[in-house]
Amino acid sequence: MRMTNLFLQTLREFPSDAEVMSHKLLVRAGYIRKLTNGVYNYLPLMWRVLKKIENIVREEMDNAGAQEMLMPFVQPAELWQESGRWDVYGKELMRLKDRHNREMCLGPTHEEVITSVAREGIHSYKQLPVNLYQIQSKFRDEIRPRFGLLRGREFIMKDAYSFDADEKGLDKSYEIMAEAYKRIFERCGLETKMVQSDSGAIGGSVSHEFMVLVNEKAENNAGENDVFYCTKCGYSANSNHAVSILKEAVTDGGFNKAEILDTPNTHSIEELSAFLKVSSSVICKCLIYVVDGKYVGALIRGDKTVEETKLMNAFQGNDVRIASSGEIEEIMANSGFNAVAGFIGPEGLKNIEFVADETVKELKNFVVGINQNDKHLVGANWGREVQLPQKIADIRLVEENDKCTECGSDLKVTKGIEVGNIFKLGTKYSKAMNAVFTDKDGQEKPFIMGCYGIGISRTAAAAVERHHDEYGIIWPLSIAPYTVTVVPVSDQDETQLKVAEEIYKKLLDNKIEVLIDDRAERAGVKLKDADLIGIPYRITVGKTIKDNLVEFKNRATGEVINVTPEEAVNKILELFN
RNA sequence: CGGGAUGUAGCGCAGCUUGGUAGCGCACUUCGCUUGGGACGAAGGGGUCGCAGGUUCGAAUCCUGUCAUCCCGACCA
Repeated sequence: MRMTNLFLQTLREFPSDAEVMSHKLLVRAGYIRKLTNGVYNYLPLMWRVLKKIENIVREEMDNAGAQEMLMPFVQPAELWQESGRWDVYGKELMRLKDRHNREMCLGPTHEEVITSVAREGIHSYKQLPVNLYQIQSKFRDEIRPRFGLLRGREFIMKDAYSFDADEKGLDKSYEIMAEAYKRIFERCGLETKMVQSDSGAIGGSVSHEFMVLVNEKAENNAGENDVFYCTKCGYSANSNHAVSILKEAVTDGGFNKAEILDTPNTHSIEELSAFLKVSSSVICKCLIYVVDGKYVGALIRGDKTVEETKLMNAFQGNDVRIASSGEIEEIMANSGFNAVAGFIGPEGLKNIEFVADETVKELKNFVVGINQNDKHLVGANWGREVQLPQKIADIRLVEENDKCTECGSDLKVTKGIEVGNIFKLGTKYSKAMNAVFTDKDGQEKPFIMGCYGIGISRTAAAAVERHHDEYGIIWPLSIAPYTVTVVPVSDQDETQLKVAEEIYKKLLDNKIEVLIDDRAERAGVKLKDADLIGIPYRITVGKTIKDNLVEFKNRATGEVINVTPEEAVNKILELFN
C-alpha cells in the first residue's frame, strides 16, 4: 500500500479525552476515531489488525473442532423472557421496539439465540458434541464506557457455545477451549494467565478468565482486574473469586465484660480502633448493601474488606451495591434507630438478612456497633450479646501476602486485562428454554452447555497496552497491519525513490504486506510516523544507497543494520519461511 | 445513578475574573525554499464559542436550564 493512498491521519498530539496508553496511541496513530460515547470507527489500519486477530481465532477455533456461523445482532425479547434474563440483565441490555411495538434488544451475548438454534437443530445424543461460534459486534450499554477499545459499548467479540450430552463431555469441551485460547493469545504475541473467576450474571459454575497482565508501575490503570496468584503452585484467581488462608491475627478483644462505651466521632474502623486502643481485627464491621434491590447486612472483621461479588453470590443475587447514606437513614428509621454508617450493628435491624464472613466467627470479647451514634458495644460474644447470623460465607477480599489455600505460599497481586473467558454453563439455559435431546437411554435431557468469549477489539488494545514505547505502538508481527514499511528518505533523490520502489515491488510480488512512504514529506515526519504506527520492520533508503546499502530496522528491539536492498528483502522473506 | 471537571476550527489550547462581536500552535490550500528524526518564509480557507432561554444598547464572557464528554465507584469481552 502506498502511503499517499492510505486513509490515515496521524496526530501531532495525544487526544485530550484519552486516559490509557492504548486509547491515546490508537487515536493518535490514526487507527480509531470515536463516533460517540463508547463507539468507535475502526479505520483501515485498525481493521487490518482486527482481521489478523480474527483469523488467528478462526484458525484455532476451527482446529479445535468448532464451527463458525453468524447470529443476528438484533434479538427478540421473547427469547430473553424464556431464559429469565429479560428482567435481570439490567440496563446494559440495549432494548428497543420495532414499528409494531414489539420488544427487541441488541445482542450483548448470544446464549439465548444459540440455545434456540440448538433446540431446533439437535435432537439426538448422536449429534453431540457440537461447538458453534461467531465473530461479531456486540452492544452493551455500559454504565461507564472508558479506556477506548478496552471498554467500549460496541465491541467485537468471538463467542462460542458448546453442547454436550453429559458433564464429562462438557469437561472435555472446556479443556479443548482452554487449550485453544492459550494458543490464540500466544499467537497474538500476548502472554496471558488463565485465572479462576466468578461466573457472574451469565450463570453456571466453573469459569476462568484469560488475563493479560499489565505492569503495576504502568502509568495507568488499564488493567481493570486484580489478579491474585501464588508464587509457588500456580494458583491464580480474579479478586472476585480468590480465596486465601487467613493470616494470624488478634481475635480476642480482651475486654473482661460486655459494656456500652462512648466512642465519639469514630466513623471508621481506623478511628474506632485508635480510640479504643484495640486492633482493628477485634472489631466486627457491619455494612449495609443492596442486593437485587433488597437491603442486606454484611459482617466482617474490621481489618478485612468485603468482596462485593462474593457477597452478591452469598445471596444468589445479580446486582450489588453499597447502601447510600439516605438508604441507611431509612433502614434505621424502620427499626427505630437513627445511627449513621460507622455505628451500625446487626442486632435489632428489622427485615434485613445478614451474612457473616468466616472471619467474624472466631471473634471473642469483640467490638460491634449497636445502631446508636457515638457508641459501641465492647466485650461482645456470639450467642450472648450478639447473635451470629445463620448465613456464613466467604465474602472477604483476599490481600497480597495472604497464604495460598493450595500450598501455603504467598499470594501476590497484579493488574490484568481480561481478554477472554470460558464458562461451564451447565443446564442453566437449556433447562430454562427447554432445549433437550434424546439420550442413549431414550430419555429427554437438557444440553450441557459451555460458553467461551474472546474480546477481539479488546485484545488489540491489550496488545498496544503491552507493546509500546515513547515513540508509539510496537505491534507483534502476527497482528501488525503491515509487516514492513519502506521509507525513501528524500523524495527528491531519484536513486532513493527508484530503489525504494524496487524493494516495494519485490516484497509485493512475494505477497508481503508492505507499505511505502511515498509522501512528499520530510524525513523526520516519515520516520516519526513509522514509529508511531508501529510497523514491525522498516527499510530506510537514504544516502548510503550510493554504497548500495539500506537500513533495516527492527521496531521492537531498535536494532539497525545496514544491508544491501536484496538482503533487506530477503530478511523479510525469511520471517515467513 | 452518586462525587469531581470540561465544552471555543479536524487536533491541542488561550480569551471568560473586569461584557464591546474571536485568537494561537498543529493540520489543510497555493507559492518559494528545504530534505536522515514532526523545517522555514509569504499568502489563504475554515468556528452562529455544545444547545435553549434570560439580563443588557451589546454576551464566548454574567444568570438559569439542558445536553454532551472526561475522570473516580458499581458492569464485563
